[in-house]
Amino acid sequence: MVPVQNSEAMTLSATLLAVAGDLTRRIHDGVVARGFEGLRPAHGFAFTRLAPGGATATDLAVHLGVTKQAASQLVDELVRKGYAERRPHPDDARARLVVLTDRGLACTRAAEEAAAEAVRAWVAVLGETEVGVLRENLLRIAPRGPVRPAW
Amino acid sequence: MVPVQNSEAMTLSATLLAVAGDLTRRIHDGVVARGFEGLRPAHGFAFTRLAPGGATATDLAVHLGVTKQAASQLVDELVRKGYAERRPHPDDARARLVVLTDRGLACTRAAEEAAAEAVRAWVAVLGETEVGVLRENLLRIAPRGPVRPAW
DNA sequence: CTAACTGGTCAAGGCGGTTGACCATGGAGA
DNA sequence: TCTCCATGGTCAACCGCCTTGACCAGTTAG
Repeated sequence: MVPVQNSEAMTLSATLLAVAGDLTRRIHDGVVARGFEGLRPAHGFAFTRLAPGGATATDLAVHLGVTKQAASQLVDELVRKGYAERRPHPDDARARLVVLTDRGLACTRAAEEAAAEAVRAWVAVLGETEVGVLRENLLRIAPRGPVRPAW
Repeated sequence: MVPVQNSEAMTLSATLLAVAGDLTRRIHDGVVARGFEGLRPAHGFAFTRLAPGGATATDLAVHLGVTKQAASQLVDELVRKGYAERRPHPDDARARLVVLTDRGLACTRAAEEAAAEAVRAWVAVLGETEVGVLRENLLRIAPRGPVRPAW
């Protein structure tokens, strides 16, 4: 295998992290601009787990890679701010199903719009084709499993 | 302009964040595996600012996007763990120049090696050419200015 | 010389995470 | 069926990292 120069690897790594950080900020700003306040990026990762049809606090804890206490606390916050609600779990009297409210769903749509906006900016620079290539290549090197905020 | 589907934008965004998170973890693990413990990803961002020839705590604070108190505290930690040291500033008696020790420099090299290792894994999947394309495209959409840990 | 500015520190507090202990329900085996 | 352990959730205490606010020492401009 042809060795990769360390400096090239660092350029690529630093650039990737810079783009990821910028994207995170753009999505966050876009969500705020659409009227959803008091949320942090970590909440976005929670939303992606809750969206399909709800999840338990423990599910969420595994998904986010934190303790169930921390996940439960995050759910408290989402409930308090009107983005989610707890319902009795249909199959397990111990568990509670956390589901997004209408406002929570609206917020996920806002995040999607903000992400689309950021991607359009990339399309303006690289063109539709290259962004498609970028997506495919990233998909091929992406890790399996849940997306966790990690740094 | 051809509209970007929201779902495609979300796929790309989520994948990019997943790859970035995975890269961060790989670099961190690689640094630990090379014998440098007690460091967090945030320290890596600090190292990139200190490496060229030192910086003041206030410089570091601007670079990281935190208060000078937080930056100073981070420097305390790096000093305590042997990665950096404070020297009197040659031009300003108020300021102190924070520079990396030999151990700190060795640690940055370890981070570079870990990053190169991660990139080699990508080369194994995509091939040298596509990784080069990836780097160039990311460079073109990367934000100007300092790399801050942002999420 | 003085006044404003700037680098750094000390002190107190907040927020989000952790560990540890505990309760209630669920599920599998004697 | 009864017992025992595993599991979902909560409460409480604590810790790490960051913030705000006040302050001191040195610098710089008028």
